[in-house]
Amino acid sequence: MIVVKRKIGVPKYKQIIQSIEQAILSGVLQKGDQLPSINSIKNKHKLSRDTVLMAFNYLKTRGIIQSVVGKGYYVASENITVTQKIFLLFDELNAFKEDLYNAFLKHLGNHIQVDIFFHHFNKKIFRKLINDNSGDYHFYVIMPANLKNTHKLIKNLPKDKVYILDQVHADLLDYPAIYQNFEKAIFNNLNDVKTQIKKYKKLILIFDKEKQPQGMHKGFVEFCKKNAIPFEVINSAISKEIEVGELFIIPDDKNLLQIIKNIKTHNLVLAKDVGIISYNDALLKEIVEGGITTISTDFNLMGKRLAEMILNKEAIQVENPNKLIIRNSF
Amino acid sequence: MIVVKRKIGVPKYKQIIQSIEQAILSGVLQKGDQLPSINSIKNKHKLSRDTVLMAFNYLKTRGIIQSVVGKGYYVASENITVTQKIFLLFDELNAFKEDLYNAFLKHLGNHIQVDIFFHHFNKKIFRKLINDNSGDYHFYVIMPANLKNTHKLIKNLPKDKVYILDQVHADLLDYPAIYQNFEKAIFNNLNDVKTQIKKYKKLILIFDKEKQPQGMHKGFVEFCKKNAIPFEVINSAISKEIEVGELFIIPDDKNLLQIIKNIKTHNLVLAKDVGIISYNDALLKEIVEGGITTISTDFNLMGKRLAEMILNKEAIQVENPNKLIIRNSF
DNA sequence: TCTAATTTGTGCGTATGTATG
DNA sequence: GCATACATACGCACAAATTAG
Repeated sequence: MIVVKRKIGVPKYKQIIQSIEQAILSGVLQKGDQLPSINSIKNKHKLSRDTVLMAFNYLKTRGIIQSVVGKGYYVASENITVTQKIFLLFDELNAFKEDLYNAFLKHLGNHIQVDIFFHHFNKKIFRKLINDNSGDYHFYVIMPANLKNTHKLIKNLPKDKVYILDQVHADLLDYPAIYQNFEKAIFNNLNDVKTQIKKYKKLILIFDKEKQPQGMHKGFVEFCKKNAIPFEVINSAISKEIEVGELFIIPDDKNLLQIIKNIKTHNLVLAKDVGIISYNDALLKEIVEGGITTISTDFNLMGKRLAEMILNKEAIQVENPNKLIIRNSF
Repeated sequence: MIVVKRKIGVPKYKQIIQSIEQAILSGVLQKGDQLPSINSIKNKHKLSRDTVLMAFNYLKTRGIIQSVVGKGYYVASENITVTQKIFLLFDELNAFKEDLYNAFLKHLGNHIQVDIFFHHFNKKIFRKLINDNSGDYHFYVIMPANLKNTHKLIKNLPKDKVYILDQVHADLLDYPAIYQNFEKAIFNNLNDVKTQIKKYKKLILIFDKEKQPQGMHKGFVEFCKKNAIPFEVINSAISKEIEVGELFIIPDDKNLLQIIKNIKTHNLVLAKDVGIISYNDALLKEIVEGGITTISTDFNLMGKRLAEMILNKEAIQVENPNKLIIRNSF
């Protein structure tokens, strides 16, 4: 089945790969079939064990075969058109991942397969997903979100194949990454409109420390202190009694809805009595209440740049820009 | 009772463990029952004595079975938490999958792992995902969306482990399912408010036949014809010139945004000059333009019922209710 | 329970040819 | 001509899992 010739130009390990691909295409090998063992191939064709292993590892990362220690290698997929596989670990499924994911897929091209996973801010799940899928992918794109000390969980992955997404903690500075600078984003964007902000008596950040990034909190406090503006940080909108003169910074859309409904029931006027700046732009924010002012990164661009970084093997840390989309909510 | 196959990747001793766990889960084996002797299993399945012993020792250390010297092995506990894996195949990633997915996860409990895949309305990807993951999961939840003739692609999956989600085509009537009846939903919900609808001159459905379900189109046409209301079906809002007296049915939120912006630039008044009924409720629709009237299924309920069906092994087809959420947009 | 055989997984060292600057 | 990096190929040793007798 496997043919390895003393052929100039074609490396032996590639000949093994081609032989196996051919066998799958022709139906000689089908899904579930066991491949000859590494040792048997090495002996039969007088090759080094490493040469055979190189071929098998390549087919494994493409998802065409899989291995079981103590048993052998098995055909896992008959689709040999997928040339690369990417492991994509998100925190949770939510609306603005859509743009990011779609842009990422679009710019990767169709011969690359992306498998999505979610860690739900749970370190055990994070660890399990990394361990279970280690070695099975060409690239690992990881969104650590708020999880700290993830370095020791991913340090066994090949370093040049790992990309960090959205948040880069101190222990992850060695990895290529595309991230948001939340601290800078909130500080600078608020700073750009500080004259308008100063007409409010108090700034309130609605901050869930389980889900929102630390930098957001830091940048907010920094801005308020530097400009001597009274501020408060609360963790939910639910029990909040709104008062005239408050400006809300709202990262989460459920809280945004809550606050807007509160404003209406108290017969307050948005952008006059109370202000709102929201986080992460979404389709309908453009028209909600005449337009919600939003600080947001460009998730489309983020997906596109991530794809480019992987395709061009750029091992750099890139900051994805945040901008303030000024509408009428403050 | 015990099944040992030439199965890819699964060691024989683990197959024995799985067989016994399954027998206990299904009630074939109950507490106090005696297991077949090691020798009888070894003879029947032509295994080494140690292979069987390894499986029994594993179950013994977990406290599921206990041994009595000179007599045999007995079931000691029916409390086994098998970590089950579910294959969840969606069409694409979008906002309202969030509720569905989160409710599904929540009601399944912690010991069940759900892996998400997307077929992007592409039959080749659909086929590949099914083939590659066949045999690797305890349950398969499949959202065929608009893809036709998917039966022949999934017929090799074990029938009692497949659940159909959201749309059930004619060839899938044998499978347990939780689905929306789009035809009925649109017809009945429009019918309930037909007196209000009749103040409009014309109904327009913005319908992308690649993504939206056929039944939606059918129910819409049916309603218009039955009530002798002029209607039109267009595939996008982009080149639409809005006229006074039109009522739009809009399944896609990008088109919704487009239409609302158009209404504003033409200085028309929503719910007076032009009406809107949208599809699939989302967080901010409650407050957009004073509230967008929406026909929507309850995705939370859908996820919850799906989890229940799987946990309770209910092999039924359930219609997930649609309702009209009347707000102020028509 | 012990021993043995087979298989994959991993790390280290070495050698050769080729491309690059 | 020389230094360097990289891909390819070989050999050896040991660990861990699987299975058999």
